[in-house]
Amino acid sequence: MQATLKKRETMHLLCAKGLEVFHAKGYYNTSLDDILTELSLSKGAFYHHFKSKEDFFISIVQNLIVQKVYALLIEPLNTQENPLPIIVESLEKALEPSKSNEMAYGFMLNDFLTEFNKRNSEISSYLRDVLNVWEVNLVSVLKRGKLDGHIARHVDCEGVATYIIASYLGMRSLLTDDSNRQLKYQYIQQLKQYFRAIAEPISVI
Amino acid sequence: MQATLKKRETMHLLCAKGLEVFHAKGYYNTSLDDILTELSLSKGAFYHHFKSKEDFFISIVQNLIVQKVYALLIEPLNTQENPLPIIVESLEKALEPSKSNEMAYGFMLNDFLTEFNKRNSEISSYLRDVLNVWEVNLVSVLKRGKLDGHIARHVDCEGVATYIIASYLGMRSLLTDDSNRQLKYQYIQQLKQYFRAIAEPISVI
DNA sequence: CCTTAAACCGACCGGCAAGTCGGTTTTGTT
DNA sequence: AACAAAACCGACTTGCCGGTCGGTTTAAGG
Repeated sequence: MQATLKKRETMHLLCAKGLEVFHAKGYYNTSLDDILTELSLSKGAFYHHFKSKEDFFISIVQNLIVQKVYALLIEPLNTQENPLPIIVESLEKALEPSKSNEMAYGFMLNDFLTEFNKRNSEISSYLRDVLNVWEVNLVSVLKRGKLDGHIARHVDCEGVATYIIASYLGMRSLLTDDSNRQLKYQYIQQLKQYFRAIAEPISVI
Repeated sequence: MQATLKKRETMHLLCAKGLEVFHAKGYYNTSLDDILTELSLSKGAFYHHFKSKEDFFISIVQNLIVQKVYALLIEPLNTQENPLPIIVESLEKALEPSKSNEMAYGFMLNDFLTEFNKRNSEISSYLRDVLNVWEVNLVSVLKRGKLDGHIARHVDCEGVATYIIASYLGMRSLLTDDSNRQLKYQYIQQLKQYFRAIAEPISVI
């Protein structure tokens, strides 16, 4: 049983460092050795645990990235309050740069999505799955908001969810790694503006 | 003088086909031979006209991509009407799939931007320049809209421009090549919704 | 200890793609 | 026609990187 623990430990080390480096430099621009030398591990160790670079990345998506999306973007939605401010808050937090000693991932779905879009349809579809989960959760929380009278009845919740996701992904491509406070501020302000248009009190045609 | 013409012609052939293939498969996933064999040209021809693959792509950005951004996203803004519907219309058109026999580029800034963001800062900055031009034009047309009474006075035009660009770039990552009518429709609808919030008549706090 | 299997090592292979370069063809000029 | 210069050819070099594989180390159980 200790053997299993060792295996898990090494695999987790590899995945964590892998995500870090892939995110920093891009998947195709990162060689396995880039990751392995940082961990003082060898090709042999790697291929003992993963059957290919692709398989490795899929592990990362399904373990680490899914987790992060849940933690940053989905679980915060689980309250009974007005959904709109909650969504704003979750996005604001997701755009935050590294907090204290934690990993500085921020969020990376858009980078990976674009990188794989025309290169590797299998990985692409795994990433899309993650987005879909987010979308489904957004839609359901918006619909609840409608029932609770926080959101106008005429609103198309699926459309709103799509628009939120699109603007968020787009922001991620505009932001370079040097956290640009100005851009973030503008984005959050306009998101609020947009939300005013779909909130209950305003019922223009 | 004919020599110059021949040179221009070949360079233009290369750039046009280059943009087509780079856009379809991604810059790093396209080898020069992919482009050259389609044109029945050789490495020699290529390196006679361009000093590197990178130099080649910068030419493409500065000639073709800039042109397209102007044609699709900037020139349509040059009217004296209410800017908001004009902007909607330009974005709608820019998301259109290939029209008749014309190149099916649609628009590709986001793909390239993300691809180069962490790989090649020089090309990145050229692409950002293009975005900036778009942004500047959006801002100025929005400000005019404010003066003309189409847009509420309290609106932050720079923020609106950023938000428009972000949501547009994000949409481009959500859309796969098979044109997804549903997504496009949702996007345009929500953009209109957002614009209602910044239009003059509605002056909530 | 001894055995055995999992974990790990690292030299090597094979394929790909950017860039080079000596040579050939095309084109324009006199 | 003769010549030069521009345009073009394509085999070759070079370096990178994913993946392989035979061998070595580590560690748990008997």
